[in-house]
Amino acid sequence: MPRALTAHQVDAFRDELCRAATLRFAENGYAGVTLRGLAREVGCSPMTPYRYFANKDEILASVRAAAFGRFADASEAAARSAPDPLGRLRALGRAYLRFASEEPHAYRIMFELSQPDERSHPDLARQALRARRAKFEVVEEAIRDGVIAGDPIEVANLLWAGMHGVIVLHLAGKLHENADLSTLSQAMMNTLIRGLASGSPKETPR
Amino acid sequence: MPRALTAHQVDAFRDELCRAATLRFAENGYAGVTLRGLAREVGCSPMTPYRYFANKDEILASVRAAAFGRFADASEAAARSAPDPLGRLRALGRAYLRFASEEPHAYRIMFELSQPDERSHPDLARQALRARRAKFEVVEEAIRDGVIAGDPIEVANLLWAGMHGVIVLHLAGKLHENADLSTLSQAMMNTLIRGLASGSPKETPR
DNA sequence: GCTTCGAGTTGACGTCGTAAATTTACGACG
DNA sequence: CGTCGTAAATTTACGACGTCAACTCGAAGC
Repeated sequence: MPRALTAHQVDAFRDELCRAATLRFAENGYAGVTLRGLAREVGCSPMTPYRYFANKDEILASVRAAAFGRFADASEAAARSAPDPLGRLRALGRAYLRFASEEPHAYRIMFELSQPDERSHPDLARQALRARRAKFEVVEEAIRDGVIAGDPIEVANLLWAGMHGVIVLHLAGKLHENADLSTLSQAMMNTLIRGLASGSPKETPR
Repeated sequence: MPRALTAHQVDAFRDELCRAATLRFAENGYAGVTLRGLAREVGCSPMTPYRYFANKDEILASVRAAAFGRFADASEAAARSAPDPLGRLRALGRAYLRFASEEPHAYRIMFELSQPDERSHPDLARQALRARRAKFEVVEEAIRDGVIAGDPIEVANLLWAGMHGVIVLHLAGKLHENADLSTLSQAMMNTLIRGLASGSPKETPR
């Protein structure tokens, strides 16, 4: 038998390629990620990556999975960072904002609207689920604790969508008078929590 | 002098090409829009569009401008559709939802995170501004009327981001348990309005 | 030492956006 | 009516892309 790649070697190459891809993404945008360019950067021929990835989409899916992994790490850490449920909810919101500020390009590729077939990459789905679960558990706990009210899934979706909406409008440069992201995301958190404290999302106010 | 294209002929060709591009976008996604494909569809050579547009990006910018135009139309109509400020605010939210439901691909290309240089296309900026202004005026009026409180710009950003967040998470297929978009967007509107009715976004509840 | 076979490279194909060269066809004028 | 100038459109060509197929190479097993 000829020398066979160990699992560790395979992972090392995959990681190195993803690192390069993430970098190029940040610097040159989506179009700046080319297999020939990546290959030049890691010092191999343009076809070598095909031994480690099915195709370009799978490379990008891995990059996104890694980004979701870091995001999930930050979320889980935030969910452990405060003693009370409301504090944890707020910490999660701040973690969301911090991640989007520190890794805007990662955030971009994670939530780009036109994605090539999410479900086919199991690791991507797994990391995305981790982040989702962290959010859900903090919300569920806050509801059990009584600081907010409503169906846990619906409330988690609401809070998440609120923060996400602020961030993507900011990333797309579409906010009125380029409002400050930190101020606005705090206002979103305050407003949603206040709205969720005083009644169910189902009831129409007034 | 040889025959010169009238402004009307130019507009006709541009419109026809944008129509074809919008269609292909919906059917085949971003990658499905190619100049060769568009040319075949409108029955010209692949280079003819270059007499009417600087390049592919400008074609896509025109497509997006047209989409923003329809979106602004819907927003302005909604802003005139109810007798009271709160009703107009809610009508605007429903118009937002309806547009995203009826033209999901248009919504996608309007708010895709990685856009090629928004500011260089004046018509695109103009149509986007129209939609923004419609939202802002309705919010401002609701604040004057006293149904919600806060800085008009901040509140407009909040409401907009909330609705937008719900929609893009839905479009990206990232909502918990594929929750119903209509239900969730209504819950978002209710919660934000309730939160904005009972205090300024700046104050931290509790 | 020869064989075998996986890792990696090279070369090629069909596609893309688009620059440059070329062809086409219409209005003005002798 | 011919022919000429020029805007409009097409053809051709280039470099870059993703990736298939054929190849080279070098280490492990006999």
